[in-house]
Amino acid sequence: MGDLRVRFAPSPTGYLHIGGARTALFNYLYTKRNGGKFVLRIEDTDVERTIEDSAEKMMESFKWLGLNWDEGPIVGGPASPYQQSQRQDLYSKYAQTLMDKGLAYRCYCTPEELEAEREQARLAKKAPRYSGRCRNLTQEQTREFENEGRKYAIRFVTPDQGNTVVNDLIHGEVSFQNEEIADFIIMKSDGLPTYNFACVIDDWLMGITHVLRADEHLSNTPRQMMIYRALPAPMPKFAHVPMILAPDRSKLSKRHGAQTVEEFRDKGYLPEAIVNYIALLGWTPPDATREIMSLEDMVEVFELSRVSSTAAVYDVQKLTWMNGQYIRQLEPEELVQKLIPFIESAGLATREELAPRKDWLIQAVITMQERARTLEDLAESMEFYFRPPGSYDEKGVKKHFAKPNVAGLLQKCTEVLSRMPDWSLEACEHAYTSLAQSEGIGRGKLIHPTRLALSGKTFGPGLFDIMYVLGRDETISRIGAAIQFINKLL
RNA sequence: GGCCCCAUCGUCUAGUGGCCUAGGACACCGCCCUCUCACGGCGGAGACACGGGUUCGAGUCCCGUUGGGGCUACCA
Repeated sequence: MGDLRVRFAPSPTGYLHIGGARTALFNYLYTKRNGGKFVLRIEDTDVERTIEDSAEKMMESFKWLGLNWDEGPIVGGPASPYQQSQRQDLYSKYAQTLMDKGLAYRCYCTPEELEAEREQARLAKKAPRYSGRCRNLTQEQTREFENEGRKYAIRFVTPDQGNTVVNDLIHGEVSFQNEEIADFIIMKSDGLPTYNFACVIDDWLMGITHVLRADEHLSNTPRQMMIYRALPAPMPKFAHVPMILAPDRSKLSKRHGAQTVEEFRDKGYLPEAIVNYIALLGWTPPDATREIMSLEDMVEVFELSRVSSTAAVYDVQKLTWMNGQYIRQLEPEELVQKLIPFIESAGLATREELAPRKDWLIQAVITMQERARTLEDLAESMEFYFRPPGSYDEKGVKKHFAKPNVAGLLQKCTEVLSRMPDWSLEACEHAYTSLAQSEGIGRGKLIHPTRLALSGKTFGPGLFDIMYVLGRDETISRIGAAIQFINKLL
């Protein structure tokens, strides 16, 4: 093949979390930057842990993020199939090859026996490592185990001496003593391969030239290199990227709240923001001061030499800030399209109800756009555009309603507003400015109570924007309701 | 326990022996803009884990300690 080939190989045991997404992203960037092929492979050799639909959900997330694969499930490719559960015969075949060469052997130990052995080693304060007791079984012993009906796993014969040096593209040379590595299982007794074996066979057969994966696999790499040498198969280059940690510096897990791509999507984060943010977790662009970058921007300048070797803790606040940046960049019409599902799930209006009011919705969204952080928050904060406030902000009531004269002033406001020849933002503003003047008060004395009357809140878009979007009838009616509320107050 | 990786503001990071009285971003605080909030602008507080070396000179190189993470599985 000759060409650069890179892969991302998740195991379908859950949703795609941001750590996995980030590793996939680095793979993608590296491939596109260097003109190679990006292969997606599903590592589903653990029947117990594999979760139904997980692979499908992950692929959905990849597509949503814009990380499209050149070869893999759905799209196919010359190295099909791309799902390990469909490649069993391959693993058996090469395991047999290794056994024929005397580089692998059957191990009849039961999990219980192995556990007992480890336990003993722990008590004796020795390394809890497999002893190699089945390495040189006689034919007699083998027959005995078979007669007992024992199942066997296949172990790989690891070298007893020497060193294995990983030449990592990020960490440099990392050396491991071979004697530290015990004979490990490559085929489980259920006939399925283990990770360290399947991974090598597939990377080899799929012509993978560069293995970019999370740091946690650095210690597994010497094991895999031993298999490459035993087959023999050409060695790919390795690059171990730092892991992403939860805010408490522990490994990402479910109890840390939102962290899967799907969850972020459902909370109203944009794929562009997520991709941009996670890229910066461990990678710095050449111009480190320019942080807002599209996937295309990143492809142009991505280099492994600027990937750090330090684990990163993700910070939702910065992601959220970045999401706000992306929301602000959107054309209002596009934003509305993305927002509609969130307006629906906030129970404010249905898609059907919204359809004929598209122009109105755009106007409303424009007033809120620069305040938005996530689509979910944005939709929720637009509630007052859809229905009158159910209650008034408590502090606001004290500050703006519970003062002498407020009801009277609001009354005058409604009168002025209803007399205006036409309803526009400028006309509303002009009306308020002159009323304030003739009353000899600041505009704020009118504006703040009105905002509270219209939205129930003390913050939000400019008052005249709100009035314009609400329309004259609704505006006057809400002010009227507020006047009644104030009168009851006193 | 053994082996391996990692260590700059709260977080993400710049920094590859003198340009560092350590720069940027998020968050935080103050001021400005202003009808509020937000946006935006300006300013502030805030870090080289510790201890030894090497060197004229160390955040940058070496060693140790401490701390965090990973592997040591018939998980990946």
